[in-house]
Amino acid sequence: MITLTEENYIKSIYQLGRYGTLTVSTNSIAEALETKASSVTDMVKKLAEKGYANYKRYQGVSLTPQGKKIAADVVRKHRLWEAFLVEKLNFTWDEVHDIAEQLEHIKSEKLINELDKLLDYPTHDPHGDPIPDKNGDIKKTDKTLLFNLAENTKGVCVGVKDTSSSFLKYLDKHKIALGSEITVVSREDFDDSMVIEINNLKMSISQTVANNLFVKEG
Amino acid sequence: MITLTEENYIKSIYQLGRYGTLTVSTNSIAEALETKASSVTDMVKKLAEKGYANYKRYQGVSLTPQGKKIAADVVRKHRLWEAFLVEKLNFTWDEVHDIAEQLEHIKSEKLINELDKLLDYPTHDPHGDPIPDKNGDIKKTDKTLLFNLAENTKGVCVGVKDTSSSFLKYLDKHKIALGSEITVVSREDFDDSMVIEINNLKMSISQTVANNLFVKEG
DNA sequence: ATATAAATTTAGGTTAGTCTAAAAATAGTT
DNA sequence: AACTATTTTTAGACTAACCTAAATTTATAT
Ligand SMILES: [Mn+2]
Ligand SMILES: [Mn+2]
Ligand SMILES: [Mn+2]
Ligand SMILES: [Mn+2]
Repeated sequence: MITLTEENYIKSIYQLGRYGTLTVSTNSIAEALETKASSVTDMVKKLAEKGYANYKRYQGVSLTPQGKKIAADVVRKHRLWEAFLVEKLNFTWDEVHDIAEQLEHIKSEKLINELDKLLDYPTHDPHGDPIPDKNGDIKKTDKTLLFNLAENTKGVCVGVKDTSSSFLKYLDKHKIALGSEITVVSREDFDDSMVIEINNLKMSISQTVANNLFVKEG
Repeated sequence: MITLTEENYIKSIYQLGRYGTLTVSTNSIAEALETKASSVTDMVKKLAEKGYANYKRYQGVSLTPQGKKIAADVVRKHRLWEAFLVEKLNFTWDEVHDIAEQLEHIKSEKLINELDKLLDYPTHDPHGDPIPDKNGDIKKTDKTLLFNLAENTKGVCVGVKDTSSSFLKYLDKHKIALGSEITVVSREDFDDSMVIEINNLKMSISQTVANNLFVKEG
């Protein structure tokens, strides 16, 4: 039996460590989960005992294959639920995260498989993040930050890095959505802002915005 | 803030006490929640402190209006989720209860209202139990146990009392479903069994079955 | 290499929810 | 009314998950 809290720790280690490939520090977990480092130490010991994590004191944590599978399942559920809320229940992409944080812990194989089927086996969630398959595998796509595009190059918006409600609403307001085609018209060295063209309109965006939008080049 | 555990206790008090109208004993709650009477006493004190329950030692527990509203909301969510699983995700009526036990604790007004809309505002769950409305009100229907029907009277099956998987599967096997018309052909004094006609077939059912099927007479 | 700073762990406590065993109150029976 | 059985409560302990404060280890900078 795995508890909801354990699942959240494992998920954090997974996501902070690039889908379970890197070792993660105690403090980074504490920050992600809004808890204290001492609590993290306690939990990480337990996860190691249970076979979900590799841990040597002062050396950080990583996931075992078993831990990785658990994490991928939780992330799969989180993202499928987000897709469901947007596709079937009229939620907007800035409303779904907190509810998915709750729904990701519901235990039922059939439920998640039926949800997958109902949504016609989506590969990405409403924020453009990939949905792990039943085996926990993730299809890697070659996306880059808009900030990395040179002048006079084009890209299609495929995801957001910052998924905060305020950023998503900013994008909505300016009609920037997944699938939008964006051309970098010019870049400003002074403040790293850029002028882009989208929907046949030019607009200036800050460095912060450009650093939180994923595009597929070309 | 109300915890998942508190919600489960409140729901039990609600259901054992006929939708919050009766006082409930410590032992009955313990049995329903598969816990010990001493744990119930502790929790019931806390619920009283928080204003959800009325409690005097040795005298049993009842719900305050506030507690009743919380209970009705949880039951509403439980039953709407059960309906969703059957209507939209291909679950059978014997598979939904345990998952609904988890889903009933998800906190989101919008989620439950959208679910309600998606299902076109159902009044009953897959077992024939009424779904409380947003205000916590329940539409009372005049149903009776099949066991109470006299010989040569008819009824329409509108619900089950026992919602165990084994009973529901028994009903499936004999093609007894909500909406089925049932005629009591004869009753046997000896063992309280009865012969019924359903789908133009006669069959004998035990007293146990007759006492767990709700029908609407006539 | 030492000193200082930052990160991490340990020690000791708290709270929610549970349990067992014993005590107290209520209900049932002669 | 008195005894007995049942129900309920209290007392004391346990675990999971958290915290603060102090100790320890590792990293960084002279
Ligand atoms: Mn999310
Ligand atoms: Mn997402
Ligand atoms: Mn149910
Ligand atoms: Mn039901």
